[in-house]
Amino acid sequence: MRSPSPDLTTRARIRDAALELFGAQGFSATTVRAIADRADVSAALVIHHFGSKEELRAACDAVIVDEIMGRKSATLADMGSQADLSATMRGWLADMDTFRPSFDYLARMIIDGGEAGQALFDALVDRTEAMIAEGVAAGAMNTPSDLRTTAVVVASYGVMPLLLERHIGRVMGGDGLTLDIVRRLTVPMLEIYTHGLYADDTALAAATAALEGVLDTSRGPHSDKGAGDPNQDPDPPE
Amino acid sequence: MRSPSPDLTTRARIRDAALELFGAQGFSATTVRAIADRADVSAALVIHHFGSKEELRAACDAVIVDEIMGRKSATLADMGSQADLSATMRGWLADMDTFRPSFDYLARMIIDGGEAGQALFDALVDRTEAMIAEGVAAGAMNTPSDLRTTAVVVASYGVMPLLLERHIGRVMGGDGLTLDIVRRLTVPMLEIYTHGLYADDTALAAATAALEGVLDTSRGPHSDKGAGDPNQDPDPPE
DNA sequence: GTCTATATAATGATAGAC
DNA sequence: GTCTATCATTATATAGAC
Repeated sequence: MRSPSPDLTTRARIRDAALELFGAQGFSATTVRAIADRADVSAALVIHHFGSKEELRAACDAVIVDEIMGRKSATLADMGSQADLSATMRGWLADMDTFRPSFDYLARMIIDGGEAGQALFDALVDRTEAMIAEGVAAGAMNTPSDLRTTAVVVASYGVMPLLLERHIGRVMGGDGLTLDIVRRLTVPMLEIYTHGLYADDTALAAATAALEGVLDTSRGPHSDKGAGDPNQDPDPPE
Repeated sequence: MRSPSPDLTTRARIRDAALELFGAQGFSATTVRAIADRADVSAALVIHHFGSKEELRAACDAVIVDEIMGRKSATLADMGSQADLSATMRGWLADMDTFRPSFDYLARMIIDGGEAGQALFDALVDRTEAMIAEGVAAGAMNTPSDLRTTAVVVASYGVMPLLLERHIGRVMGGDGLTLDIVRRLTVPMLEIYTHGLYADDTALAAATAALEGVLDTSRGPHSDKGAGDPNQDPDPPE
């Protein structure tokens, strides 16, 4: 992970200032001057080092991707090659004061849907799929009816605390995601992943029956539009 | 819901153009001139009608809040007073071509964390909590160890398709969220909510044991920082 | 490498005619 | 209500001194 030490090169200081502001306010809302101010340099120097605001963003993207892909994971006892997003996030959460900028920036990368964010999400889904397949093979997980789609759902649920950090923190009476709040989230999440929420399978059975034959895996034209029960809610428990 | 008919007042046309662009590009990245172009009016007229770009955003916020709170739900057979976010989203999903702007704008409202977005999320959690409580009372749902936190998790999971629309669509081979993709998501999501993902409760038991006594419901100072097992992952299955 | 000064373009907003 | 023309400000980026 990125070193929190203060003796950075000017270039790195500018990059970190940009990462903070981009993460906190977004790319468009952040001016080169604001970045320069935060890094205690002139606006011209920012451009001098990175060429343009857009290239500065690319440099920030690269930092986050490096952290997640583990290429520079020095502090974490050099855990080596393929650290995943979950492991990185766990490390960040343990020291949110230091890593909230990375956290916020990553959230924006995923939301904004740029190329780097897409690649991260794709990798996350792939890794999740592999992990579920292993869990099933080891008998630790139930066999999903659709492995790939289940991986998409589980991966999406996994990044949820990242994207809704501030809402979750606020609703739970904290300031963003704190370690305490993450702990309080752990058991309820595991309860759902262990016992489910529904007491019986009426909802599941109804959905399975209603969608029987309706689903075309090859994504053909949905000429049967509207045939399904409109009460089949994609986010059922709300 | 907002009328898709073409005979809108100029003011409404400007507002809808703004909603589209704000949703697609974000507030800061959208210029008043771009909005004017899309609405086929002059930039001055945009300001004339709304006073400022910021007030125009507030008008867009109000439109979405109205749609979700059901104040103007005419098309949905005037289902009346308290339509919730889930019902609105279901209606939107059935006609994504028309309502993707609302969808995208709502996602940004929640992510940006402005006051309107906060109010929506808070209302969503409250409604989810009430719904789970009812489900438990009716015997249709398991009793969570922590109702409020479970409501936070379930509500967050519920908005996930909204926030990750494009990623989910892309990974599943579509263009954003289509009706077909929503259908394919339904059963895997219900499987998790019905049977869970884990085959046994080892993970849950371990987390419960590890966090025993560590959690302070009153959110006091966490002087026991670092005492918990760092492998207690908040997003476990990744 | 770092600065000041400045070029150039775009932005939100206004003035005033119609 | 709607426009054209324009203002004042701010934006990114450049030029050139040190």
